[in-house]
Amino acid sequence: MRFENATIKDIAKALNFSTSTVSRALRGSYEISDETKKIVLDYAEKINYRPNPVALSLKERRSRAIGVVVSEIANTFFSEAINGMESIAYNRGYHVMITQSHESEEREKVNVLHHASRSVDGLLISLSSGTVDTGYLKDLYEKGLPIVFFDRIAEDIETHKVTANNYLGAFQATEHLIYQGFKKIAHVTSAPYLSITIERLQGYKEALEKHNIPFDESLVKNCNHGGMIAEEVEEAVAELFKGKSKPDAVFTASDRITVVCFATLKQLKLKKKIGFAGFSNTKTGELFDPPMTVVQQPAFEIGQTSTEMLIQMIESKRPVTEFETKILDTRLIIRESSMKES
Amino acid sequence: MRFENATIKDIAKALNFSTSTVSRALRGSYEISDETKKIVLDYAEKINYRPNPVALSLKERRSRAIGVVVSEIANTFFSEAINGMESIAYNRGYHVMITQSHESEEREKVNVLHHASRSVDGLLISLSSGTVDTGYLKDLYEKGLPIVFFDRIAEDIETHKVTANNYLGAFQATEHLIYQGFKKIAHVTSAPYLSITIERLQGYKEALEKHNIPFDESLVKNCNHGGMIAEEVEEAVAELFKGKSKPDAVFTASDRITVVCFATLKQLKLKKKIGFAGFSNTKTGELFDPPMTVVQQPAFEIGQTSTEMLIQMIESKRPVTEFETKILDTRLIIRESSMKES
DNA sequence: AACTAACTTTAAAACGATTCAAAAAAATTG
DNA sequence: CAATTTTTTTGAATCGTTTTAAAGTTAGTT
Repeated sequence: MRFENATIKDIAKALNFSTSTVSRALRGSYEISDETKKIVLDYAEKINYRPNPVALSLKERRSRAIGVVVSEIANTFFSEAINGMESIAYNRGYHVMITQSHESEEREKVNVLHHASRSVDGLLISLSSGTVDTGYLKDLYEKGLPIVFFDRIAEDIETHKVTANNYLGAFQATEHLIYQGFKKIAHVTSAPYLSITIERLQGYKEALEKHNIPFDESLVKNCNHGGMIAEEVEEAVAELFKGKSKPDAVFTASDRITVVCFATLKQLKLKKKIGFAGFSNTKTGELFDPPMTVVQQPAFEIGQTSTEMLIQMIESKRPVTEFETKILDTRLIIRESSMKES
Repeated sequence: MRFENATIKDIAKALNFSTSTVSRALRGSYEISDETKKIVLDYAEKINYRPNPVALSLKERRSRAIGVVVSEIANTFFSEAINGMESIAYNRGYHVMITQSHESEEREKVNVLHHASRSVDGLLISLSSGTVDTGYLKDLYEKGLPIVFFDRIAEDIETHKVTANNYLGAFQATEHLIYQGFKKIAHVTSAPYLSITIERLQGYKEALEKHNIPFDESLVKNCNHGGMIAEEVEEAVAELFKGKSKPDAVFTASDRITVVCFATLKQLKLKKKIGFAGFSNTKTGELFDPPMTVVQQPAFEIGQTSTEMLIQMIESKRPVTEFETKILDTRLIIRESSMKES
């Protein structure tokens, strides 16, 4: 079963005009007499005519739709970012079509290609943690599809990019833990090649350095599936805490990892309190036991900014050649979990 | 800037065939000689030809895409449901396009119409809490657009529907609180006309009745924006707890309301412990202080089931006239928040 | 009245694919 | 070898819209 809508042809037939006249009348062309316009507009209104966007897409080779690819909409960071995107897009007359990569390169690729062939006018993407090869994105981009990266960006593609200040966020969180008196701070993070992983690790390292704490490789654990697989995180935590000299604090680097890590630590029921801080945009960290210290990313703003940049690219007459990387500040929200004595 | 792809015409021109031959060769029609097929296929492969889905949509009046409208993807229930939808849809060759209504009838309508005109083959929708008039949906449905309702359904549209057993879920949660020894159980819920609100209220009432606790109207509070506006929930809680004889437990009816209510109660810092249980699919309820008792909906399965039903409708040759309403069981997860003594 | 200018309207092509109906080419038959 | 059948290929229409270029009206000027 499929459903039918009135077309320009129907109007033309009913009113005994040509389709061109109707088309022009509908968009108020100066070439059409006011009288005719009125007749057409009234009739269109009456039968509730809506132009068929599929036909328009075909004709104009644009769809006024923006494709978004994120790893997981269940992640508060992404859902907030998407809200930011929508807030801009709708005002500019664009629709936002969301798909999920579930941290898999394969699914990311399928989604991107679908979006592209479906004539989205541009793409907003945060790479999946499984994505090693961004070649297909580069191809598409070079063929002329406007792309803006947000959050997890591709270093080797020259375009607009928007991220949180991952370096500084990590630095501040780590330093905060140091100020609290923690000495042996572990870092649980995502896949090592992701932009965010590298930047956050850097912030973590430099905070240690600043306070003369030697960097210890064995305190850094990578979870290559970004926390999608709980066991991976649990294992990382287990390894950290199996030995004699356990860490006294943990700093985690992404939403999912943060929550799973927090839960795992809780289950371990260690005698000594472990300091805890992590990247997360969860709204409920305050309700946790203990209330969780988080590095919050300006997700909504990241969504807004990247969308503005994308639309600007889409609507630019000539190919854009000057690119910007915007870095927005994170917010450290200090709660009990990171305090030395509770 | 826009990007170009190879078309059938390009192939035809390059190989000196007609477009019809190329088209048929590409889909392996029996009418085309093997030799020609090979030439065309090889060349198509070489230039990486992909048929333009927009053109196909126009021609075939179908898009192999399913439109989804939910109030908020940030809500764990919906993001899980969407994962369920994707799991089925992708296997059947459909793409899933997600949009949010943000609990507003206006935005819901815009999204639905956009989906419809964009030739989605069918629609999966959970009504926004702001939606009073479902007339436009009915129109679309009667024009032939396949629609399946999930979660928040429209009573007056006869089609497939999938929900959790809201009645039983509410009954069990309420009864559990009663068994724990709570006597004065408040109920904070969504807009009164929503299907889920009615069903959950019914479960709550009947549990009270079963245990001979008189129903007290003043213990039921509606938050018409479904928890989107925190103040609304805070006000409801304040009202409940302002008087002399305060409730000794609260049962909440939707994800957002549950979390905000939980937080508000915590802030109130009441001397006596308030029993708490609520509908929620959050993964982090266990981490809360106290760990939160929840009624969990089988979101993933709801997504799967509704998608199966929708695809069946879409692919059915003749108009479907027999409709089913599937009701899936909820799961009560008992944690400390609902226990009398902690 | 003839000519031009200005205004309206329309036929046809285009976007990228499929498909009906017909034509052309090749193979088979008596 | 002519007639017929089968195989292969193609032209043209179609989906719903916009737009170029052309044609048709009307009004204005001399």
